[in-house]
Parts: sequence; C-alpha cells; structure tokens
Amino acid sequence: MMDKLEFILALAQERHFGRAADVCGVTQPTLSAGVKQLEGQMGVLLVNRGSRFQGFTPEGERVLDWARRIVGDTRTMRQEINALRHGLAGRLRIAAIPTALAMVAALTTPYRERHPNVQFTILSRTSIQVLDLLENLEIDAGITYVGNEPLGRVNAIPLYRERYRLLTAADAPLGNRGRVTWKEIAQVPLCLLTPDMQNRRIIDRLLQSAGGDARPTLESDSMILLFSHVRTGRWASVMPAKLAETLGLTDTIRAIPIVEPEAVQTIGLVVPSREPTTPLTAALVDEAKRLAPLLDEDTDTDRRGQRG
Amino acid sequence: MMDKLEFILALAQERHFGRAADVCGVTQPTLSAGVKQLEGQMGVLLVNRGSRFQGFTPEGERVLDWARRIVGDTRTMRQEINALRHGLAGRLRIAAIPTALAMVAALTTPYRERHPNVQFTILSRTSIQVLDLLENLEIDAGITYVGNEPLGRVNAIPLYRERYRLLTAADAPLGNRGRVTWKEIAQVPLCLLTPDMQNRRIIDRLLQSAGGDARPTLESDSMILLFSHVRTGRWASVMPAKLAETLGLTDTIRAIPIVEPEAVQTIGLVVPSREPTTPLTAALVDEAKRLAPLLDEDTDTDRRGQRG
DNA sequence: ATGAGGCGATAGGAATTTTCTATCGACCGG
DNA sequence: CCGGTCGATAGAAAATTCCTATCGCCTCAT
Repeated sequence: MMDKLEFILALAQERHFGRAADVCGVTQPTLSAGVKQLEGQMGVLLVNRGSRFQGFTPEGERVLDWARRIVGDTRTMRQEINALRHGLAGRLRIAAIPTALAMVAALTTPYRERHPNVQFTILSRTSIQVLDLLENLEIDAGITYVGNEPLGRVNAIPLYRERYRLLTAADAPLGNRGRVTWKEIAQVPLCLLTPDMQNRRIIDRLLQSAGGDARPTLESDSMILLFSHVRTGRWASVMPAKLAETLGLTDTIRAIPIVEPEAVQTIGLVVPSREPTTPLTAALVDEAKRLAPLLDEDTDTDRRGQRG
Repeated sequence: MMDKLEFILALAQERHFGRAADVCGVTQPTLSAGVKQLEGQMGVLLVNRGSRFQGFTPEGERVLDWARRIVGDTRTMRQEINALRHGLAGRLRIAAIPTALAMVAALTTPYRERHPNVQFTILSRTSIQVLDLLENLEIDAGITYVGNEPLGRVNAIPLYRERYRLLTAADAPLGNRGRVTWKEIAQVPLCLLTPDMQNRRIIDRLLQSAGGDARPTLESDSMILLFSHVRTGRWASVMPAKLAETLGLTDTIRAIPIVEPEAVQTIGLVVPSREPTTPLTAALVDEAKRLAPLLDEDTDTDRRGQRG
C-alpha cells in the first residue's frame, strides 16, 4: 500500500511510467502493476492513459493529495523515532533561489554546530520550482520570496529583506556615484538572471516602471557567471546587497544603492504547513527564527552605512 | 507497512498479542512478527515484553500516535474516493452516552434520508469510553457531554442542553407537584445509572450539594431497565427531559422539572479533530449543525411550557 | 514445591505476492 | 510506411508473508 502511494507520487513528479519506476528503484512493469493495483483498491481509474501518460483523473488528484500527506507523515514518523534514539541525524534537503544562495551558509553553519550528524543537500532553483519541490516532498525546506505571492500550503519564516545594488566597476559610467536610480541603470549594459527567475522579473518590473528599457545585454541562470562578467569591468549587474557582499567587493568593483524606488523584497524560509514537521525541519525553523533578527539588524546597519 | 501499523493499533486496543491478532484477522505469530518487523524498521523496541504484554515504550507511544494518524488518513482517503464514485456509502460508527441515545434518531433519520446508502452502528457507552473509542479510530463520532471536561483532540458540535426531570408515578409522593427540588428528590427511592456513567456522577453531585443523600435504591447501566421500574409506579428516576419525552409519558407517569438548582448539561457531537474528516463524518457534522438550532428551540419551548 | 494454563517467541514449510525479463501493440513523427 | 517510444501483458523466478506446530517462560493454584 505504502509503496503504491510512493509510485503515484513518483509518477506525478516524472509524468512518465519508466522514469517514475527508475525513481522508485523498480522496473516499469512493476510500477504499472502497482498503479493498477491501487486503482483496483480504490475502485476508480486514477491515471488517464492512452499509450502515453496523460495526467491524473480527478480521483487520481485527490489520491495524490492524500498520498503526499500519508507518505510525508510516514517519513516524519521515521525521522522522529530516529531522532529520539540517535539525536538529530539524516539529510536535510533545501532549495533556494539563486540570489539567496549566499545566505544559506548563515543558516547551515550554526545548524551544523548544534547538530553535527545532519547532512545537507542544497539546490539552486527558481522560486516556482522551490514551491513545487516542497509540495512534492522532494525537499524539506525552501528559501525564496515570501509575503508577495500566495505560497500554497506552506509556512513561511521571514529571514531578511533583499535590497538592490548596482554592481559595477568604479571607473565605469555611474561607477563613482553614491546612489543611482533605476532609470539610470537602464542605460548601462546589464547582466541579469534569466526571465524564469523571479528576481529577474522583479528587476524588469522596476526598470520598466522607472521608464527604462528592460533589455539586459547578457542573461544567465548563474550568479557566478554574472559576477565574473562584472569583474571584467565592462559589465554591470543588479543584485541583492547581501549577495554582493558575499561575492566580495574589491577596490575596483562597487555596490551602489539603487533608489527611486528603493525596492525591498522579503526572503524567508518556507516549510510544509503540515503539523508536526520532521525534527530536522523543525530544527531548521528554530535556526531561522534565531537568525532572522540578526540578519535584519545587519540589513539596517548596512542601509544606514550606505546612506550616511 | 500499513498493516503493521494496524497491528500495533490493535495491540494498543487489546493489550494482548493473541486478541490483537484476532482483531486483525491473522494468527498470533503473524502479528508478533509484524510488530517485530516494525521495530526493526524503526530501529527501536516499541513494546515492552516479558512473557506478557507490558505496554509500549516511549518510542512505541509516539509510533502509535503516528499510526493512528496515518491509518486514519488512509481510511479517510478510501472513503473520500468511494464517495466521489458512488455517493456517500459505508458504515458510520457512533457511540453515545445512554441518556443521549434517544435523540440519536433525530440525527440519523434526516441523515439517512439524504444518504440512503449509509449504514449505522450505534453503541451505548460511558462518556469516557466514547472518547477512548474515538481516539482509537473505533468509532467515527460520539455523542456525549461537551463543554465541561477537557475533551482531547476532538471537535465538538453542541446539540442540545440536557435538563433534568423527576420521573415518577402521579400517585406517588411528589407525583402531584409542578416542580420539585433536588433535596426533596433525595427522599424518594430512586433508580439511577451506575456510577461509571457521567450522568450519574452529575446527579450525585447535585443531590449532595442540595444536602440530600445520594444513595439510589437501584442502579443499572440500562435506561430501559430504569424506566420499566418507574412504570411500576413504585420507583422514581431522574432523567433528561428529552429522554423522558421519548420513553413516552402516560397519565400515570409524570416528568416533573427539578429546580434549585436548575441544572443544565450540554450534549454534543464529537468528531476527531483531524482535518479533513471522512465524508461520512463530515456529513454527520453537517446534520448536527442543522439539527442543533431545532433542538435548542424545542428545549426552550419545553421549558416555558413546563414553567407556565 | 509443583503442575496446569496462559502468553508470546521461534521454526519450518506452504502459499501468496511481488518483481523481474521478454515481448507485444499502439501511437507519433518523419 | 518505418523506426522509435511508451505503457501493457505474459510467464517464470524470487521474495515475502502467513500459517501450523511447538517451545520456553511465567503465574497461580493446589
């Protein structure tokens, strides 16, 4: 029963019997039979098939919902019992949006000090993918934008506020400025994330509303690539203050506050809203709550510093 | 996995490997092996044994908690899918305290009209047993006292207020009265429920606080038995107004309001607080919410009538 | 003390279920 | 019309589950 539920979870994830079978570590006929058996037990067709996977029936969607819950609870139970015996141990799977990657260390480092037996898997994903992975039990927690769009069935713990900086060479146009406007930025050759990233969409919106043209010279899904271009002195980029600090400012590269408007996005930890969560996740939430005030303080200091 | 969880639920219920096996429809060695296998998967002993069942370990108690949740969710899923196909169908298991038994029909009758394919199992139990059965997934809903004692992890829907009447022959002492006090009642030979029933404990408390002696002449766990004694004209009893009405008042038997104090107990439907509940249970809650205002109205009318 | 009876664990074999390999038929795109 | 992909099916092998029979331990009554 339990494994059959895992089958349809994998099937929802892969939308392909063969690949879903791989994910589950069984052969395709086994998975096919498992799904069929589940359909027998339920007395309804769960999957629309026609020589291809064609999605789930309405009943299938409901079963899928329950399967997520039941499988999730089972994993949580396992982990809770294990934690009772051996303390916190296991692997914590986190996905973060690229602009937040740099601050994940601020969360994982104290976590690991408290719980040395926990291992981490950290993925870089778009904000949409983060929520998707969370929904499908493929990650334990996400770090993404909170407070703007509806987040679905998750709990959010705000971590810090993202403020934007123009990253550019000191000797480039605008390089000597104490602050710049979004309108001015639109004039320089920008390196930005690809449009599937929410960060890019936010920046596009800001540029457009300032009357500027949102046509970056270069786009990539890697912040490292963007930064390396800025380092040549020939390109500029827009990135969150925290990230700019982490990547390391040199004498030649400056991070200039962008005003009009001074845009602020809240970044936070998101975890499944199910109660109770796994011990590993619960500990991460604790860590986030501890960290949040510190980060906000940093941001305030930083802002005052830049302004003064 | 799933069936192993059912095993320990049965074990918690029966506190005996052999009987638990019977409940699950397997032999004792099968259940033993199942529990042992679960312990293997969890990596912890779940049950304390010493040639006898000696209760669960702390880890076992946690697993038990999760098992209730997971097994309950699985059943709910099954039922929900079934309801999508065939409408509401299946068996609704209800337990009610004896004094509330008579009003269950007010709930089941309209329910059955709306959902003709639903079957009922209705048990008469003490209020403690009702909550216990609910906790162990052995019933879907209970009807018992709400609003007094802590109820645990259940939701309560108030149904009506229980008011007490002295049931006695018209030609017996007090039989001609328009109202009586608790103190007066203590003087007549009473038939009451056994002390394991909360109703009896409530009445005892009222009698005692009125200075009367709480020593009933006859006690039983059956309301029918109590009533049949009253019908002889030689005994009296104290029962809720609703119940007295249902049992049928004749010219010779009167139901006399009891005052000083006029005691009121709220009776309600209790269902597991888990969300979402099974479709069968959800429909019962709907029915209860529909019924509650009608019942309260009756009670008020009744009270005014008795007083006037 | 000692024997009977109840309880849960264990052993070993039967039965069922699960899973695999191999292959088929349908559909899709060229 | 042909090659490739996808999911279903068939049949054999493997694994597991489950049962019967029995054991060892403990309790309680004689």
